[in-house]
Parts: sequence; structure tokens; C-alpha cells
Amino acid sequence: MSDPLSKRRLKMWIRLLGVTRAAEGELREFLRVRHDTTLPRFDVMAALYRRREGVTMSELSRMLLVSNGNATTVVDRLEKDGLVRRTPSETDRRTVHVALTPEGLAQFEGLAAEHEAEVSRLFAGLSEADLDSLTDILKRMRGA
Amino acid sequence: MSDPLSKRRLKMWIRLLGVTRAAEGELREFLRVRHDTTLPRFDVMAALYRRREGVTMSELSRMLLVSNGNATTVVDRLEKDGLVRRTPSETDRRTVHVALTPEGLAQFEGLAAEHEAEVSRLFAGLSEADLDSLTDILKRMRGA
DNA sequence: CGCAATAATTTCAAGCTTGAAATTTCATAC
DNA sequence: GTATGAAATTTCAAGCTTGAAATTATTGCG
Repeated sequence: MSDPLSKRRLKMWIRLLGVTRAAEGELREFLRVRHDTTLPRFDVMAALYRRREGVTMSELSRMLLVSNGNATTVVDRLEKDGLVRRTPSETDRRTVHVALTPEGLAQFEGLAAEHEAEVSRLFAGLSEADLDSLTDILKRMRGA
Repeated sequence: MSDPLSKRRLKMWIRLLGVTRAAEGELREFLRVRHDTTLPRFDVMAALYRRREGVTMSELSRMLLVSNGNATTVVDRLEKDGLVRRTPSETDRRTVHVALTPEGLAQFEGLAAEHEAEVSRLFAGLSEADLDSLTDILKRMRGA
């Protein structure tokens, strides 16, 4: 199992983790300093922005790859701040729909463009060709 | 700022985060189920394994890209379990050296090969050529 | 129908993580 | 040599995260 290919995959994973953590750190600081918010809050709002009609708690945690309990607490805090709203489902009383409030939508729209610019700045070293091959590889990694 | 290249970089980042989180989730489960440990504990032990002579707390948190306070608490727990040891520096009384104990070393060596195999399994879809271009791109992302 | 299995969500304890403040020690510039 | 600033570590409060247990609701099988 410790063939050269396996070792290379391990080195790649360590490198990948380093790049991701460094970028997350920069984005976290950006969100904190410039917008007084956090990465998990941003992630939830971005997911709700993409699905304007709202999602269930389970869908939300699947989208973000976090546990149900985690989604609950982040949504709790956003709801207390008036940025998202829970609505009980009409057809299934176990289910809850979450969506951005108008305030949440407004805040996110004020954030999104700057966030995109920050991400673009972080990865300014990547050309179109880099993005082509990287995207191709990432797609195949996800499937594996 | 919202040119097509910027949008592509953002999509790539979201995809990258997805791949990383999915892999982290699998590794976390692997460590929990098969070795009764966690990702941050593993990360610390792996860093100390690479630097067998020991590192300072500051070096450790720089290596892992975590805050000093975080390194302190993870090392606290590992020390309580007898897997790492703190030693005061002889030349600078502010500084502390951390290193694996013999027990820590033995445990990590029992873990390392299986961990590598698991990582390799997770990224089995990547060929040598993929690793070439991916490594090249990741190197340039880190510098940016 | 009745009930067992499944599903959606929340709750909970434990651990992780950050960023800021506090503590102790060292370096250096007068 | 003394004070001022910088550095290494820990502490702390707050928030994040997990995984398991608890709760409530639905489904489907007999």
C-alpha cells in the first residue's frame, strides 16, 4: 500500500489541505474585519441565496457538508439576528423550511460582490488554463 | 470586479472547498472508527513525527495553520494522554518544546500506514499526470 | 387499522477553534 | 543597567462542530 503513487497522493492531500486552510483563514479574516460576520454564517446565507425559495434543514446540512446539529445552531443564531426565517412545512410536520429574510437578502447582496472579489484576489495566480485543468480534476475527485 | 475570470475562480473555490470537506469528513470518520482519535490530534502527532527532535508551540501552530490557543489545548489533551511531552527550553524561558513520547511515536507509527492507504483510496481517481498538474497548480496557489 | 421502521429536527456533552487579553521573559536602545 | 517594546505561551469567552440520543411525525407492512 505504500507504493510511490500512494505517497504522492498523500503529499498532494497535505498540500491541498494547506492551500484550503490558508485561503479559509484569509476569508475568515475578510468576513470578520470588513463585514463583522463569520464563515459558517456566510456559508448558510450563500446556500439560502442560491435557493431563494428556501430549503429544509436536512437539505441545508447536506449542501454544506455539516451535521444536522451544526446547521441547527448556525440557523438559530442567524434567526435571532433576523437574517433568516424558519417556516413549518404545510405538508410534513417534521419538516422546517429556512429562507433568507429581506434583511438577510439585503445583507448578503452587499457581501457577495466583495466576497467574490476577495476570492478572485486570493487565487489571482490562476489562469484560464489552470482553472480548466483544476476544475476537471476536482470534478473527478468528488466522484471518487 | 465581476468579470468571467473572477466568477470562474469563485466556482473553483466552492468546488475545492467541497472536495476538501468531503475528504476531511471521510478521514475524520476513519480516525474515529478505526483508531479512536480525531483529525486535530492526528495533525499534531504527524507534525511532531516529521520533526522528531521536537518543535516549539509557535512552530507547531504555524505548521498547522491554527491559532496558538488552539495548539495549546490540543497539546494539553495529548499530554494528558501521555502521547506528547512538553519540555522547557534551556536557553529561553518563554519557550516550550513539544515532542512525541515513545508511546506517542508507537501509536503514530501504527496509524501512519493505514492513514496513507485511506488517503490514497480517497483519491484513487488521480493518475500520475493528474498529480503532476495538480501539484504544480497548488504550489502556485500557495504563493499567491 | 396498528405498529414497526424510517425520517426530520433538536438537544446535548464533549471537543475544536478563534481572537483578544494576560503573563512572563527576552532584546535593545538609550 | 533600566525601561520600552517585542516575543512565546497560556487563558478566556464565544462561537463552531461532531456524533449520539431524544422527540415528533410519517410511511408502509401485516
